Formats: sequence, C-alpha cells, structure tokens
Amino acid sequence: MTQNSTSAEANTSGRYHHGDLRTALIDASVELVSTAGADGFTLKDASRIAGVSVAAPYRHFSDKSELLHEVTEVAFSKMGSLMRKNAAGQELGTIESITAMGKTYVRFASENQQLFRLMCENHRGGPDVNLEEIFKEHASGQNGKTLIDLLEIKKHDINNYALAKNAPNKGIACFSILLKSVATFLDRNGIDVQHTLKIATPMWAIVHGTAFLLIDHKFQNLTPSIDTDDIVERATRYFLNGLLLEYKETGHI
Amino acid sequence: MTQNSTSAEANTSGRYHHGDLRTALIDASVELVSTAGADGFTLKDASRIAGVSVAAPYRHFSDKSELLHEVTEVAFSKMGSLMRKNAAGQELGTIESITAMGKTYVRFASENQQLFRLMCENHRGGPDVNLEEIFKEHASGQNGKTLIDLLEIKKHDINNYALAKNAPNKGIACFSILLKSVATFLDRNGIDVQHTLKIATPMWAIVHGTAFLLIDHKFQNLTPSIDTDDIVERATRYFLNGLLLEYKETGHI
DNA sequence: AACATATGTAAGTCGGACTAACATTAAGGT
DNA sequence: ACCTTAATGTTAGTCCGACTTACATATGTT
Repeated sequence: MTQNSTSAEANTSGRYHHGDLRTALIDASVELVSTAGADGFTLKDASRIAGVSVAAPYRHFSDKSELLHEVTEVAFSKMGSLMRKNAAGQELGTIESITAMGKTYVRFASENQQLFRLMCENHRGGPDVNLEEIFKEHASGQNGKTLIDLLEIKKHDINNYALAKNAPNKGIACFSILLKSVATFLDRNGIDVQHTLKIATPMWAIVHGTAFLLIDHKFQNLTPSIDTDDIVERATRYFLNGLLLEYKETGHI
Repeated sequence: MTQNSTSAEANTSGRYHHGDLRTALIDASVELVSTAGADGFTLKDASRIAGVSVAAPYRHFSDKSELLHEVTEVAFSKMGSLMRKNAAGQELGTIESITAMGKTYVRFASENQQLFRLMCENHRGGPDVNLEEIFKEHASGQNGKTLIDLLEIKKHDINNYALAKNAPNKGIACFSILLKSVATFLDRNGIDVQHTLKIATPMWAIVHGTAFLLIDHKFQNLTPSIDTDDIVERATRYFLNGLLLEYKETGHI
C-alpha cells in the first residue's frame, strides 16, 4: 500500500503532503517532551521525526507554545483515564479509595515527569468550577437529583467545555474525580458537603507536593530513605482521621 | 569619588575593569529572574545591567547555568533567613509554630514565585542528611547532648558544607529547621524521634504542594475561593491530630 | 479544466548562548 | 620606575533554534 499505515506517522512515502501532519507532530512532541522535557524540546526535532521541513508546523500551530499546549491536553487525558480506571475499581468515598487515588497521582507524575511538569506550568484559565452553586442546587432538593448526579452533570458540562474550541484545560476533569470522592466521604460521615473544596484542596496539595518533591529529587539524600506511597498513605489517613476527630469534638468544620 | 559606591554596581565609571563583576552579575540576575523567570532570563540582559559586554560573564561563570545556580543559592539564603526569623519568635514543637513555619514557606513562594521555581527545579545533589545516624547517636546518650544539641551540630555541619567549594545546596539548611521542629513535637508527645523523617516529609509535601498549586494558578477558577493560609492551617492541624490519635490508639507509628 | 484553498518547501531574519583572538589593567618582583 | 604575568575585559565571529516571507504543490469544488 502506498498510503501510510496510520495517518499520524512520518511522511516516509515521499508524498508532498503528509496526510495528518498535525497529529503526527503532536505524537512526536509527546515523545520528545517525555524524554527531553519542555525546555529541551525543539520544533526542529518534531519536524524531523514527522519528516517535514521546519516551517511546516506553522501551518498547523501558530507557534511552539500552541503545540506544547496540545501536548498538555494529551497528558491530562492520559492522567484522567488512569484516575478514572483506578476510581472504577473502588468503593467511592473511603479513606482507602482516596489514598489509592493519591498514589495514582504520584505514580503518574513519577512515570511521566516531564509531561507532569508541563501540565502544571502550562496552565491556561479553565472553566469555573462553582461548588457553591452546585451544592446549593443539591441542598434545595427541588430536582430530586442526588449529589452524585449533580457532580456527574457538572463533569459532563466540563467535558463539553473541554471539547469546545481552544479547550483550555482537561485538568479540571481530573480534579472533579477527587471532588466527587471527597464529597462522598464527607456525606458518609455526616459532614455538610458544602465543605468539599475546603477539604479537597489540602488533599490535592499533599499529593501534588509529594509528586514534585519526588521528581525534583528532594528526597534523594535523606536517610532513612523515603517511600512516597507511605507519605501519601500516612498523610491522607492522618488528615482525614484528624478531620473526623475535630468534627466529632466541635461539631463543625 | 571615582570609585563605585558599592562594588557590585554597574560599571558606569567608564573603567575598563568593573571591580566586582561577579557579584554585580549575581545581583542583576536575581532581579531579572525574579521578574522574568529563569526561562526569560538572558545573559545579555544581565551583562547590559552590569554595564559589560556579553562575553564578560564567561570570565566568572562557566556558563549560564552556573550563574543561575548562584541565584538559587541567594534565594535559599533569603528563604532560610525568613524561616529562622520566624522560628525565633516561636516556642518550638507546637502545632502553632509548625503551622506558622508552613505559612512562611507558602508566603515566600507566593512573593518570590520565579525564585521559588528555580530553587525547586535547579536541584544539585546536596550533603546527605542521615537522621538514622544522628538519632542513634542521641539514643546512645554517651555524649550527654540533648537532641536539639545534635541537630544544631548537624546544622553547623551543613552550613560548613554549604560554604565549601561548589556548595551544592543551602536548601538543606531550611529543611533542618523543619526537622528540628518536628522532632521536638514528637518528643513532647512521647513519640520516638526516630520517626522524624516519616512525619516531616509529608508535612513538607503539604506546604510544597500548596505553594505550587498557588503559583501555578490551580486555585484560580474555584468557588468558593481558596485561602492558602487556611489550607496550611487545616492540613497541619488535621495531620498532627490524626497522628496523635493513631499513636494513642495503637501505641506505634 | 479552472480556480481557490490547504499544505508543503527554501531561504532568510533575529535573538541569544557561547568561543577565539586580542586589549587593558592590576599586582608583584627586580 | 619597569617588566612580566595573570586576571579581566572587548570585538567579532559561530551555531542553533524560533519564526517569516515568497513560492510550489496538492486537493476538491464548480
């Protein structure tokens, strides 16, 4: 066959037009960023791999950062499916499931260091996530939907948004998984779900910090050696138990 | 006076030799990195500010990254003195003092975003911090020194090391402040200080994650809006209370 | 077939890191 | 004072990579 076997491959057939250069460039860039990092990444390398001249990418991306943004979206999709797969096998809202989610986050960062860095730095303003509004809607109870229903709807809105032109941030889809999990945890323990964000953000900080300290080698010279799974497990468990204790004693958050 | 008023200023006097170009370049670079970030930083700009040609820096630094490493050291010193000043006004080893330290960490990151990024990325292997060894020495009790004495000695060693040729990392000096604080907390609550590192690293992760999520604008589109002081306070309090609870119930860490 | 549009190339500009050859100054020994 | 030497600066380049302009080729609509 004279056609490329997949549309995203390099232009090896000698044809003047590539066929799907845009996809080929994104694929090549994901690989290049993964190994060399966003700093070491050059359009020249991506062009060479795709088998086109260095000027060709500018027919598909306004500049280098546009291409890197596409790489970011791919990375967030990758992380999102990992987290959804992980969440699917768990009973929602338990300390164990939340811990497992955190470990998944850190493991993704560890196994995709350069992509993870890019995901964090390369932030573009995303859709608003207005928990206040969504929980008010739930509290009113007029639509008969459960909390989880509403979160699913919200998630759906987010996904739609993410498919729109210049989709800014699939990262929110990952965050919504954590939100749902924390909301369920609070609900199970009789705590007002209004406080979801107040609890979810510190938990995010725990795994995010662990991930960055790990990939920036900050644990490298410490003895006894550091186990990041232990950090996530310990921090999550202490944090949630401390929360429950304080709620039991004071009756509020 | 024909001399520069400080040795680190730009070479405005028209003299062929600058006087203290090395220091002038570091000073200029700290400013430039602070505003434009390490990515936006150019040797050209630094040279222009110092009033010398673009080739001059190579008489003092082997390359750009050497100069950036000096900037990193300055940044760590800055953060270290902030944390020491903060710790000086506190009773060591209380939840309040540990919380205050965390807030200082996040505030520094927020007010020195680009420097903080550089400090984290620009890691070079530092001196080993062998807590196992130091706590064994303390447990043997043969030298009659208190735990805090030993940590002070260790800190002194670290500082000496940091003054040596190619001093790799003043960051460890910051970390040692946290270590001492956590060790004191554990000791006060009857917990074996052997576990200091197991407790200190998750606490570091909490503030480190909070700092990065903040400066990477990950809290930007959330409602209700996020207060990072509240995150640090809440996470620290829940974490330490959860730890104490579990220790009380199980008798071990 | 003719045209418009999409997608590619070639050849150049520009900025910034780095280098080689040369110039100036500071410091110290005689 | 004078000469030598090392330290520290300059000039004028190279190299690399992002980006642009003008031109070439393919595609698909009529």
